[in-house]
Amino acid sequence: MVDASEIVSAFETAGYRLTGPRRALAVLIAAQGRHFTADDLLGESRRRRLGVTRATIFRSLDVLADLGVVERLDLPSGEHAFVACEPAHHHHVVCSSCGRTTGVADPGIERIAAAIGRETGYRIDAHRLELFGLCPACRKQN
Amino acid sequence: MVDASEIVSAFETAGYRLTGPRRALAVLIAAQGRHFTADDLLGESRRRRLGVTRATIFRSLDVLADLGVVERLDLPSGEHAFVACEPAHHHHVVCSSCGRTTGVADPGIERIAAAIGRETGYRIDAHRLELFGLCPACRKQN
DNA sequence: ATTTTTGCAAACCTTTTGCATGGAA
DNA sequence: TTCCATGCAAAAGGTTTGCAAAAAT
Repeated sequence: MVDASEIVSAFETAGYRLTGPRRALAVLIAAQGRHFTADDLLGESRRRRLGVTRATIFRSLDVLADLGVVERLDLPSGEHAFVACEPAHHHHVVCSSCGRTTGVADPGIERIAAAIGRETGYRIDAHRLELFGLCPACRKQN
Repeated sequence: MVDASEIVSAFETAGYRLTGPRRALAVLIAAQGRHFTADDLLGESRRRRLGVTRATIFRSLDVLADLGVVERLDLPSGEHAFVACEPAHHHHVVCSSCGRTTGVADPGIERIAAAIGRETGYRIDAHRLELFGLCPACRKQN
């Protein structure tokens, strides 16, 4: 679980100004226990009368993704979503029922990436691993 | 490399009608040695006066993705692209310079997915692995 | 005082949809 | 002759942008 203050600090440390909208977004993002879209944040901002607008949300998510505070997620549906994440967790398991995500430390993909590099002749620079399934809570309900 | 006739057969086998636009798209897709977007195909269709329109392209790509003839790819940029693929290859290495893709057989992700399932308590149903880097040809040029 | 950030609204781009026409089986 | 597929054009989403005003340093 990521704390709002960590997100605020990330802005600060990177030399961005600490503004009202950014603080508000930090709180909103930290409150999400699941993946979320820009539109989700916009809805929350309106419901809670925070006055953070669409453009600011996109711009902030962009910055936060650069800083590694949130990670872009491509859901199987093709939707673009985000998750707040600890920098130590490089991959995410996504519950296809409730949307909850759990970060996992790199579990040995490096080795596989290296093997694929050797096999294909590519110089592998980056990889993306996303896992989808049912979280413990949703398993019980079925 | 995927042959146009394989794509045509895939339509046929699955019970879809063999139409002019679908044959034309099969040729266009087979000619791509790299990932491509719906818009790429539309451009090609116009340049070559094939008369295949946007809606048909999206509808066909949808079908072909279902049939496993093409695979949806989410590029690091967030763009949605496609690659033609052999059904046996479950993952793709994407060259970030020229866009070429190479399919690779599943190299042991199953085991990792199982380990992550055990660790997190999720029941893992699906995973996506995409690798990005420089292909052999592009490596030489740098 | 200076520079960044924001809001607003419009623009943009990609993808989807409804419906009448045309074509495959 | 029956259904499926296509073209067209419009709609629907999602994301970006220009610019003037507001806020942070």
